[in-house]
Amino acid sequence: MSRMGILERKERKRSELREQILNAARTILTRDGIEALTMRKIADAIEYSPATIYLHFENREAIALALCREASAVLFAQVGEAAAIEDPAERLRVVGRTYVRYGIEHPEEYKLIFMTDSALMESVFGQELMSPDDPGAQAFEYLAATVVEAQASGAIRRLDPRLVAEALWSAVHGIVSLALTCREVLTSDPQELAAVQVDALVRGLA
Amino acid sequence: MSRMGILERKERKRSELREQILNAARTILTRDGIEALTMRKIADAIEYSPATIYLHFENREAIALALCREASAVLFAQVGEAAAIEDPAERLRVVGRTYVRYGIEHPEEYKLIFMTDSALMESVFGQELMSPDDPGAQAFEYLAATVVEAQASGAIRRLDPRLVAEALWSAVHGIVSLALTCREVLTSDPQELAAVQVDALVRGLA
DNA sequence: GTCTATAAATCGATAGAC
DNA sequence: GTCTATCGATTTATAGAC
Repeated sequence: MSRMGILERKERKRSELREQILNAARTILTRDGIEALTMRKIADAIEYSPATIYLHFENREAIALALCREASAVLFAQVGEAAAIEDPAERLRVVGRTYVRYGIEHPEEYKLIFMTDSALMESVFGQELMSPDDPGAQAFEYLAATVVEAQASGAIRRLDPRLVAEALWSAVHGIVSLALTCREVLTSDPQELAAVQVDALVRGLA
Repeated sequence: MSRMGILERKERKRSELREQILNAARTILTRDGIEALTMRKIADAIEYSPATIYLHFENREAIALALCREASAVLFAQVGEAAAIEDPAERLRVVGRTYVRYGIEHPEEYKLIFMTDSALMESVFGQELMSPDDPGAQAFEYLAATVVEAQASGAIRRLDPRLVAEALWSAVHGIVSLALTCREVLTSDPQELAAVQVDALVRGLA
């Protein structure tokens, strides 16, 4: 057996434990939220001691950051599926509804990405915030580009595309955010709300 | 000096300390946020021991609740000033801009009311959530009533008024919420955003 | 009413044995 | 690599002296 082979096996085993840690952390996150994610609980779940976790992650924040990147990748992938739609105005509407659906279906992940103090958001938008090659910034640019398309097609009035994109984003974020923190107060179905709100916004921006 | 007078003086002194506690708590809240509001810090600020505070408030939650009620009363009062505007559609626009301004100018209070887990929101909307005599529920009814007026005037299409009211509310909440948690990512001016968004919504709901 | 002192429960992180 | 043991810091809340 080659020296390489042995090293590879060790490396494989090492990253397997890393994956176990992330799996356990993900389970805790989706069930109980980021506040409940403690090193002790992760350790219990993987049946190792807390100290072992520190061999794979620098600290608790690093784990949260990894989960945050994962979750935002899923969100952006789902929203990105709307790219197949030709009509840019219709694409905006579908993006809005898809975004809200993700938030409702993944409440704790959504809170982690967008409703936790901004240290974590940097992991999605880049440390130089909105640095062009980070996924969050790319997703936003994709939205802004769709707005530009919609303006070219005459569906939307010619305002600053970033302003329009932020108006759309913040509107759907508001639905998810309110639905997640005060579900009892926001009585309407979030999906229906999203449909009404985004339709009205797109029409009103014409 | 009457027996009553002595009791009144004692009661006055008692409620003075209660006010001092609330004042100190309010200062800490607006400066450092609800998470930084600890019994020890309040005690330091009023130059009493932590134990003394428990003679005036059952626990930390009771203080947060009092601050939350105060803050929401201010918000609803400011939003309520728009009642003077006759045109209901214009009133909706002004309410939206006023709401966003409050949130931007009182970030920690806003977070306390609407972005903290819902235990506190019950203090604004009633324990039987949305019970009709609580200020938050009244404020929402006022918004819904304005929507009905706007529908009667022909400015807004006849959808369920609660649905429309929630669409408007969640949109402006989204602006405030994003501005407070990721100011660096939401680059536009929140006020400008509010103007564009609410105008478009009201127009699109016609 | 007010204090001191402290209980009791967390937590993140690390030193050092094996 | 892994564990035990523990440090050190934080919090809310209370018991009991004065």
